[in-house]
Amino acid sequence: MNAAPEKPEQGLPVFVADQLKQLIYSGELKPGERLNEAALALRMGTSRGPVREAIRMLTGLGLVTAVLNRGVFVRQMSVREMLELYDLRALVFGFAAERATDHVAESHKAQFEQLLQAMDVACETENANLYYELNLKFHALVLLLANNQRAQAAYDDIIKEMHLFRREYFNAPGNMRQSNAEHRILYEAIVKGSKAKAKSTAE
Amino acid sequence: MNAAPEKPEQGLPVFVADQLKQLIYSGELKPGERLNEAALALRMGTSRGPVREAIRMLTGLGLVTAVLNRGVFVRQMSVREMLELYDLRALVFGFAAERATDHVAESHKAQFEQLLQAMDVACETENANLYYELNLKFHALVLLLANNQRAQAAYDDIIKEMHLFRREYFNAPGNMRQSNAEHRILYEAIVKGSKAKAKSTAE
DNA sequence: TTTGGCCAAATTGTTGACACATTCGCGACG
DNA sequence: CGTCGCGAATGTGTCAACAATTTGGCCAAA
Repeated sequence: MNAAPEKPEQGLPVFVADQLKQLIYSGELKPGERLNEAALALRMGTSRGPVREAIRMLTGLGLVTAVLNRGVFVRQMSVREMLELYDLRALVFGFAAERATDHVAESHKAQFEQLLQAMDVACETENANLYYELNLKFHALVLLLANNQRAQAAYDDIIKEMHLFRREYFNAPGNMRQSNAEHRILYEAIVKGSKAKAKSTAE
Repeated sequence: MNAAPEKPEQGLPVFVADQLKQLIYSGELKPGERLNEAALALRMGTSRGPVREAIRMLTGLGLVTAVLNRGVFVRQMSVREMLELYDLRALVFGFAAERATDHVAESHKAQFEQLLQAMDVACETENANLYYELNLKFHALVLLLANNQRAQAAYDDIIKEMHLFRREYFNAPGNMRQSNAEHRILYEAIVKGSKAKAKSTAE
């Protein structure tokens, strides 16, 4: 009777939370819309308890906002908030790129080369979705090399919040070529160990 | 029958969450210790529902970690994680200080002067607790002037996580004098509008 | 004495029902 | 015709009981 009957391996609340994230990111739940606990519980095949716990998690992630005795609403982000997020992302990514210069090894170089090459292909075939995925992996790799898990967590949080906005406004029309070129420049800076260059490029 | 019977003005779960934060920060709940839902519910004068929701919030804040079917435990931070937090705090605060140069007004200058003066006093009277409080306000003011609410939220998160560690290891023996001098330097840099100086000093 | 498994106690996960607040519709009154 | 107020309906907040899993102790066997 569940939408996806099985995933007790981490608890119902987190399962519900994942489903809700999907619903929000996919746009099925639009910004400003209210979440009905009973309806969601029915849809997920659980009772309201796990749904409420899942919602608390999402509020912690900043995906929804709760109002006492009135329910929770999908967060709608203002342009200002989005700009703030962009600033923060640039800050953290710049930090990560700078630190990454200290921890890059041969195996990582190979990964970078592979990613960049795949992105070249995605660029030429105009495959925006694939490029977006690879782009995420590229950034994730840089964050990994930064050797700071907390920074990585912070970056992930920022990205998740930004997802909200992307759906709402525009979907990254994608001047993939320029982006791709910058990625290569950043990579070169990282392997050469020039921190300042890496940092400024990343930002 | 409650430890503090009344605060319906924001809901029981957030009330319980606040109480739990107090318990953790005060050290009554030590790192690694397990939280018993039933016992906490009894202590807070509620049932387990609100307690569970409160716990979900704390996990989102990184104060506790949950293990399926085994309970939640007060997070114990490793030295490495603490160092990562210090790096991040420096990053965000440097960012904030740089931005603050653009939004500082006369009224803010007065606040700064007042804070610095009070900190001087706290310094000379060796009042570490007071100095610590003022120090927090000083940083909060800089973050406010940075004009980036998201950055402020991120900074608050970092500070809260760091609280956990301070209790555990050492309690900031406090070379208050040097700290105080640096605050003054930072303030001067901010009012003079020298971004680079402000940023480097803050970091 | 140590090891292995089994039973009981404690604790978490989940549920359905109840209490309370808010919202909406409808009718009376100005 | 607009507005104010008064239920009814919807939905959130909370609770107590039930189910399932883990933990600890106990006893027997090697």
